[in-house]
Amino acid sequence: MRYSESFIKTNKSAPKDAETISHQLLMRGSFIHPLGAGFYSLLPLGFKTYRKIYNIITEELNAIGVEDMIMPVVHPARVWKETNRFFEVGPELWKIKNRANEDFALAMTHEEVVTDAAKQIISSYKDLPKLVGQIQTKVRDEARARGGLLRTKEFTMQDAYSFDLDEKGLDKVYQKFIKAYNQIFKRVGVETVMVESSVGAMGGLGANEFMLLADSGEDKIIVCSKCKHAVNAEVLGVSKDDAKQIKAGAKCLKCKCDKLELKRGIEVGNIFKLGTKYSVAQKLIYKDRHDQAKPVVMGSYGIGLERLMASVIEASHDDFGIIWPNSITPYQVYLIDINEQKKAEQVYAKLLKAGIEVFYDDREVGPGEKFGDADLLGFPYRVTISSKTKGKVELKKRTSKKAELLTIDQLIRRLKK
RNA sequence: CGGGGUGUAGCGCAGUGGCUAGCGCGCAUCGUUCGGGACGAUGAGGUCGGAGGUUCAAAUCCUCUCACCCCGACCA
Repeated sequence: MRYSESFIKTNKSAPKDAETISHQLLMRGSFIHPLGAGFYSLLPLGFKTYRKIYNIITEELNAIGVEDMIMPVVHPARVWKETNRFFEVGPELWKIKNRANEDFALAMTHEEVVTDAAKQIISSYKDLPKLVGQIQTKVRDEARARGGLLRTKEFTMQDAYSFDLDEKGLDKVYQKFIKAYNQIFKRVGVETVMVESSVGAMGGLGANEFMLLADSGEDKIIVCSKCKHAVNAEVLGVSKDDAKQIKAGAKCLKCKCDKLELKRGIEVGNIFKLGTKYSVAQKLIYKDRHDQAKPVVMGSYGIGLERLMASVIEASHDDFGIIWPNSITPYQVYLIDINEQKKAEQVYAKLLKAGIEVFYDDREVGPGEKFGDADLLGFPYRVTISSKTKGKVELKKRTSKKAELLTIDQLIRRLKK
């Protein structure tokens, strides 16, 4: 892609109301556009990264046997009434009416809908286990959107649902998801810790969250400095007098010591052992081999894509801009020329031909501006062509200060690695 | 939802009762530049968030309202 043809307009300063770093950088680099509080468009650069995250998630979940599907965003109230969540969940569930004044709910999550679908598929122990998932829009009437992409009212979630004969089957698939999730976060380029969390409005037998440790995080988590066991502060509780203090006498749930530390984290993934809450309420029943009717044992598993994207930036940036991990960068290469347009065009063509994702800054502006945007946008490699490079090209990593001179063939070989 | 804050050009801001509302960046044209957002010249761009009120006169004072941000509560 050429800069001159791209839907891009960078800005030296961020809007004043953007305070979190990911919000600022996403705005400055024109990765996103705020339509209203909690509603963002992903502009082409943002969407590139989004798609890469999407693909990584899909690959890893497919690898553990998740079959992809897609469910509606508008739900007839019927299913939400079956589980009583239509009334229990509170104002976060966005309710709407159609022209006939009938109730509908927007997809806050999809347990009810997937359970409804599962009734069409599952009726015997022979139909179990099953594992399906989707990447689909969620809408939640949040009391307060915040931090740009960190907490929005509409976002995309990868959500998967497991259906098992019994808790043993659930435990097994739950472990698979823990592995897959760790693998996803690793590939996306963030370090996470898994914490015990409360089940909240999901109900069920237990839940875990995947937290990226960051000061901008809105979750408080308590980490045992001895055995590293971590829990969401909502489980152990923080003292009422001071939200920064762990409740007196609190002990690690695992090793029972009191060496607990309070940290802040961003929840990037959440998995739930739902048990039979939904299958009982919605009558998702199977017959076992003794002709006994039993409720299916379920689990649900979710990752918010936009939040994950923002989290990566929270964890990976410097004073000049974003530092995208190779795996999810919009482009691999930011190509710059300094008054060497003809040569740059040739290099651009060769890189494209070699299948390298290259963003060519073909604007007629000074070098400082191009370097500035290269740092701001944060692609892993910067390639410069100038009178100084003399038939070669200069390669510089976003993370390094040093640059090296390479021939074009060497460059392509390097980038293909 | 409680508390706080902000709305003046695309972005950042100045302007606390007075005459054609300014500045920086950005944008347009021309020229000079060209290894870290360079310089000069000339331009374009604003119903001062909206409505109502007070006043001879309102961006400025009053009332209402809308929007956005931050802290908290809440959070599948």
